[in-house]
Parts: sequence; C-alpha cells; structure tokens
Amino acid sequence: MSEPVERPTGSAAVPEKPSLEGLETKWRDRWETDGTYGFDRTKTRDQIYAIDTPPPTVSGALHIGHCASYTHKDLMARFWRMRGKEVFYPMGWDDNGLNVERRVQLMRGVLCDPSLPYDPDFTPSDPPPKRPIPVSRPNFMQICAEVVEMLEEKYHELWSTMGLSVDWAQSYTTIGAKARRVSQYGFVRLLERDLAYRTEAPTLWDVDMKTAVAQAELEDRTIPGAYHRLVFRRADGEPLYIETTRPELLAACVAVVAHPDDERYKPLMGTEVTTPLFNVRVPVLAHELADPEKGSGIAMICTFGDTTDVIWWRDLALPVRTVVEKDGRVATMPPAGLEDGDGRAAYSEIAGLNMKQAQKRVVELLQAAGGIEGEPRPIEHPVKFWENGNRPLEIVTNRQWYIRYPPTDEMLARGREVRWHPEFMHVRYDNWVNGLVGDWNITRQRYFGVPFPIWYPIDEDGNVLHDRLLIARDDQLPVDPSTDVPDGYAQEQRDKPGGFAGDPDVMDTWATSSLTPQIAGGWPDDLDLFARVFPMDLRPQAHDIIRTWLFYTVIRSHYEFDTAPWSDALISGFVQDPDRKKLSKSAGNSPDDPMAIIGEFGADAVRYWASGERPGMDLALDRNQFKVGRRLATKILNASRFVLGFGEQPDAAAASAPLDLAMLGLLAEVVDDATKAFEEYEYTRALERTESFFWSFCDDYLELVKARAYTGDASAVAALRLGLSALLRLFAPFLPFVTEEVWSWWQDGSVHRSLWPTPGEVAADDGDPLVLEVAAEVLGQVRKAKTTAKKSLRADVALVIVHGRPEQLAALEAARSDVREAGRIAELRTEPADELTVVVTLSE
RNA sequence: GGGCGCAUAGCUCAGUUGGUUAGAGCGCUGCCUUCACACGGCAGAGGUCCACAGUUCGAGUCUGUGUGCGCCCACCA
Repeated sequence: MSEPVERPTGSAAVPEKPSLEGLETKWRDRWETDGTYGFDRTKTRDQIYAIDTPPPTVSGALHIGHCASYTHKDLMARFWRMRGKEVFYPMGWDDNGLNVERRVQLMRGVLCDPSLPYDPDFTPSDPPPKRPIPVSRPNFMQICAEVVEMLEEKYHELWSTMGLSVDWAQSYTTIGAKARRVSQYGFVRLLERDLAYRTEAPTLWDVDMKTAVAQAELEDRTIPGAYHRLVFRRADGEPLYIETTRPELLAACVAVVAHPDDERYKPLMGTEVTTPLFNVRVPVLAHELADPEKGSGIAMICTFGDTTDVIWWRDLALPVRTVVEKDGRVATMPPAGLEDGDGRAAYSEIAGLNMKQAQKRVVELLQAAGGIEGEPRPIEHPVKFWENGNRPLEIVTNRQWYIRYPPTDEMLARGREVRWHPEFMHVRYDNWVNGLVGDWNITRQRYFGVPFPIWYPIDEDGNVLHDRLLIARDDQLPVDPSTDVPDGYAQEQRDKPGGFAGDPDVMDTWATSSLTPQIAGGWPDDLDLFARVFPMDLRPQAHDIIRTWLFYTVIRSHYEFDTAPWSDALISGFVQDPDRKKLSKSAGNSPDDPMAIIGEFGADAVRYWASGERPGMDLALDRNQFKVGRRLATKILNASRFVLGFGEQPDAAAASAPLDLAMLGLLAEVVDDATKAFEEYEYTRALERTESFFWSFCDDYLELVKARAYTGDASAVAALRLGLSALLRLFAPFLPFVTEEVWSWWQDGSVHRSLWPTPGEVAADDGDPLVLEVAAEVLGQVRKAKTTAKKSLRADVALVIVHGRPEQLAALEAARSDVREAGRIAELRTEPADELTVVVTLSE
C-alpha cells in the first residue's frame, strides 16, 4: 500500500471550483465575437455541408418543443463541422402571412382596411383595445414589421442561449427584400413557363379572415350538425325526400344526384324536381360519388356546400348559383334561376344573414311551407376548417393564382431521391402526393405578404383586363404593385380608365418558404454561392409539415433545377407534456417556458434531454431528464478538473500500460460507433454510447488509475488526457457549453472547430479490453463486499481471491497493482477456474 | 374508410443480423460525511417483453390475426 502522494498542482487555467453557472452567456458571446460558426464561402460544394434550416413561424409561441427540434439540427451541424466540413447553417424567420396578421391584431388591436389613408401619427394604444381599430395598409404593414422584429429578437435570444451554431450573417426573413425578390422572381419564371396561372374557380374560403386557404392548411373537425329532411316535389307532384345538413344552401341547389345503380331513383334520372320554398326546377342526375347509404341516398348539389359539390358541379357541368358571400353571409341578391315570386320573397328573408342565422330562418320558413318533414335529426360530422380558423370553411368562387402540380409520378420520383430519416416518413409524402386534388392555390387575400409582381390594364370603360398581364421586369423585383408602377404607365393612371390596376393579393407564405434553399443560397443574384450550397445536404423538419414545406420545396426545386433540393431529410417528432397531451402554448410563466427551464437546468441539460428524441419519435417533456443532463455536465466538469490536475504529458504515445491501452482500445470502439451513428443520423445512439463509456471511465478506469496517476506516471497521465480529449469532442455536439469550458482550460481554439476523434487517433496500439474489464469486475466485487458489510469504500481489504480462466487471470496480472491500490487490497491471489468469481475478505 | 408508427421494470426508453440468466437512466430501498464531484458515490429490489396463432432445435426479435394508444390522410349530402 503506497503512502498518499501529494497531488501535483494543476494547470493554472483549471478552476478550483468549476461551475456551470453563466456558461451560456460566456460562450455564446465568445463564439459570436470569434466568429466560431461563420461560414467560409471560399469552400467548394464537396467541402460544404448545407442545411436548409426551417424558418420558425415567429408569430407562434415559443415553447420547449422548439428547443428540442432545433437541437437535433444543431447536432448534425456540429458533427459535420467537426468532421471538417464547412457547415452552411443559416437561420430564417418566417414572418409573413396570415398568422402574423392575427398576432398583430391581438397584440396591437389593429386590423387592415386598405381603403383608409395613411396616418403618419398613428400609434397603437397599449393595452390594445378590445375591438380592433381599422388602419390603413401602410400603417398596418409598419406595425406588423415592428412586431415581427420584436418576436424575432426573442427567437434569436433563445437560439443563442441554446447554443445553436448558426451563422447569423446568413439570416433571412420571409417578408424581407431578399425573400420577396426570390419569391417574385421564382413566380415570374413559373408564369413564363405556364406552370403558374390565374383562374376563377371555387376556392376554400375562411369567412373570418376573408381569404382563400390551400388544401394543405385544412383540418377536419367533428362538430354537431343535423339532418334536415327536405321535401322536393317530383313532376307528378309526389314528394322526394332529400336529407341535408345545410338547408341554408337550398337556394344554391343546382341539381340533385343519386348513384347510377340506385334502383330507387333510377326512374327519376333525367327528370326534373322542384325545390321547396324557392320553387326552382333542378335536374335529377347520376354520379358514382353519390352514396346510397347516406341520408336518403339522394343528395342536393349546391354551389357550393362542400368539396364534393365542386366535383359534381365540374363533372356534371352545372351552373353556379352563388348564395354565400366572402364575408360568410347570404348574398343580398338572389342567385340566377330563382325567378318564382314566393321564392324570391323567401330569399329576402335570409339575405344578409350569417350561415347560422340563415339556417334557423330557412328551417322556420320550410316548416311554415311544409317543405321539411319532421324535426332535424342531430348528428356529429366532420367539417373542414382552416387549421387556424374558428368557423367552417365556405367555398366561394374567386380569381386565384395557382401553381400546377407536376405529374404524380414525377413528384414520387423526387421523393425517392431523398434519403428519409426515419425511412417510414417517406410514406407520408407518397400518401400526400397520391391524394392531391387540383392545383396549388398560392393566393391569399391578405396584406402582410409577398405581393404578386403583376398589374392589369384598365380599358377606357374602366374594366380591369384580368387576362392581360403587366409583369414586372426581373431587374425591378421586388415590386409592390400597389405603390410601384408598371412600365409605360404613370402613377396618376392607377385605377383610372385607360390606366392600370395592381394585383391586390399576396402570396401564400408557403409560396415563399418553399424557396428557402434558394433564398438562403443567394439565388438568383449570387449564383456563385448557390453553386456551393445547392442541392443542399439536409432538410431537418417536423413531420406535420411534410405535406406543406417539404412537398412544396420539392416542387419548386423540381421545376427550377430538375433535382431534389437536398439529399437527406431528417424528420423529428413532437414534444408532448408528461400526460401525452399537447404542450400548452402560453408563453411566459408556463412550466414549459424554455428560458425558465434553461435558467434552472442549463442549456446543455435541455440539449441532453432533446438528444434523447430519436428521429421521427415523439418526446415527453421530462424534468427528470433535465436533471440527468445537468448531472452529466457537472460530472464532466469535475472529472476533467481531476484528470487535468495530474499534470501534463504532451506525448500521447507514452500510454503504454496494459490497463491504459485497454481503456483507449474501448474508447476507440466508442468513437467508431458514435461516428457511424451520427453518419446515419442516429445521434441518440452516439450520445448513449459516449455517455455510457464516460461513466465507466469515471467509475472504473479513473478509480483504478488514480493512484498511479498521482505519482505522475507518464502512461496514466497520457491515457487520461487523450481519453478526456476524445470524450470532450464526442460530447461537444450535445453539450457545447460545458465541453467548450473544459476545452478552454487546456487547449487552444474552440472544441467546436476541433476535429472529430478517430479510432486510430485514440488507439495507436492494440490494447486488450479484457484488462480493464476484469479489473473493473474485481473492483466492483470489492465495492460490493464493502457495501454489503456496510463499510466505507475506503475500508481495507485483507484478501481477494480471483478465480478465472487463464486469459482472465493474465489480464488481471497486467493491472495487479492498479487493482490493489484502488481496492485497498493487502493480498491479491488468483486461482484457475471456468468462470470469473471473486472472493473478498475484509480486514477487521 | 385508408395509411404509418408505437406497445419491454412504477416512469422514460435501449435491445443491431432470431441464440445462455432481457438491459440503461429515473424513481424506490439500503449503505458510504470518500482526500475530482453530496448538483456526489456504491449497491439492492423490481419484468408472464399487449394477446392469440404460426415458422423454428430455439422468438422480446420473423409471419399472420386481434386489441389498445398516437399521428397522417379521406368526397363531410
């Protein structure tokens, strides 16, 4: 038993009492100052790893789920950077569109009324008024811009605190000039190729926000409704019962339809029936989509009650009888075809009512007129809503811009060019592509968005000539047709006969965000940069927007560059609260407020928790994991201080003792596994392997070697420092703050710009892992004996007899003195046996 | 109605090509004031691997059926 050795004085840079406090602030400032994550655009495409980072919707509430998914992207960025790639890792803010307008309406109490003049002195009142105040379009835009800037700063703050290694110099916003230019330029190019077009067509419409919405933004909600049994009259005066949940649309009825094989209605096909109340004659038609099981098996077709009506209307070439206006109210004037005097009188009773009121009134009128049989029969049924809306969508006819979908097989082929992580998410893409209907409506009747770079001439009679486009020149873009003037016209001619009119609408936000690789990559003005980053390597995103962001990006890249936009898609899941419900959206003091959590546990701990979410899987919000992560970070701090306290040994080759080589050999395997895991986007496995090794490094190896290390043994010190160096680098993507802190104690430069360890670097010689395994097992048995005897681990051991196979005993011999020191063993004997057993006799 | 995923210890999850006694962390219990770390360490208890059927010498793992949960999609009269 050796005498305690005085501990060598540690490096001056190693603090006596290391702490995690303040590491986030310290290092994020330092990384910013040093440009640690700056992108070097002189590198070529093969040297670059480009990430198509999702621009977060800044109008949404910040919550801990963001931290999880953005950590995953950062893990990949940091891994590839350490592998020597120049990582192109921009950040965008999605700050245009309807959601921002809604947020502004709530936060500032204003809404846009384009008919109002600009008021330079207007300031929103604080707190905002309950009833939003109408303001001019320029005022509204200004307020929106202020609000998004504030929101973006909060995101920036959170991302920096989380340690995201983005290059902030590459930032963009989807409402910014660059994004507007790319959006308009991309649009014009599609227009020139007839891949974008404008047409008047039935459109899904949100009556509250008064805008069209796209197929991808729909969601079904099950709400109460009721079947109303309406009494139509056949030519012979007999009744024909038709069940509908929307009697208020009766005036919009253009036909009734049954299945062609439905024997009950076959005799009526080709005849006409008369609607109750309005007394309009409509044909009885056949169509496959009519379901004999539903209602009375025969349906009324209205223009338009739902998307099936649109299909019937199109397939059967029916006329339009519009009843619903864009504000969701019944049109003032009755539709064409409603000629009957009583019918017009009935219509006047519902004109101007909203849908709910209209339904009530129509039912009353029908009851009075005997047009309805029995009481309404309540049901629950799915109805289409805009995903952020409050009232069911209506379908109205409107002029809209569309982008054509490519043929299905082309879109599927593009999907197959991408490697999906996890692979099963690919199915969602295919399902979506196979279920597409119509084309992509990119028009929104809103204000805070990218306008269409289009004007229309006005003829001498004041008619806007919508089929004669005045398209902005490429070099003019971005333009705002509401203030800019097309070539050949003067500002005074705006909205005048013989003059011009600007296109009033803006693009759907996806029409812009589908171009994120183009926007971030500098297309079309910086083609040098673009060639260095496109097609990109990675699209990381959540699974809910496969049908939107991912799909649309593929389409734009397909049209513009004839390629998939990236080689790999990394799809993350959602964060759920411990009860598996949706996380609360409230910002501020909620239990999932990210800043509060980071403040309590540290960013590394939050990243640790997030790293446990495997691609495609959901993750529960688990405070326990924050604790575990924090404990790991603390352990790294303390273990590192301990290791570095043994002094320096610059020659890594000095590691020669069998125990030390065994440790390094095992570490080399860990490096190899972690590297492969990362290359397969299995970052969770990389962390698990590293973490598990690290704990045995601390509990077993460090305990075994410390007596020798205290003496300054070159092999021990070299192995410890080499092991620590590799471990810090393996942990660096996950725990960037604590690893950087420790790295700074004894290394130059940032750990995040150091090279990822390689197996060969760690284990130049072949160590025999058995040495460490057997030594750790014996030490473990000694500890167990002490614990069982309720003795301190410092208690002396009189005798240890190890039974084992010859190679096990030989391995133990190679570490004999380390084992004796670590276990405080007076006498260590070995005896041959078939399996390894350890008999421990404690001293009295 | 269609598709996808999940189901393993009280909780959160690993279990790679089928192969002895199914693992980890947390939690729980006990012990250790230990000279890197009490924001610690050591150890212990705890499981009919959702059910049924099949393939196989052998199934947590492969096949089928069913059940439960979650998500995505769907033409909703």
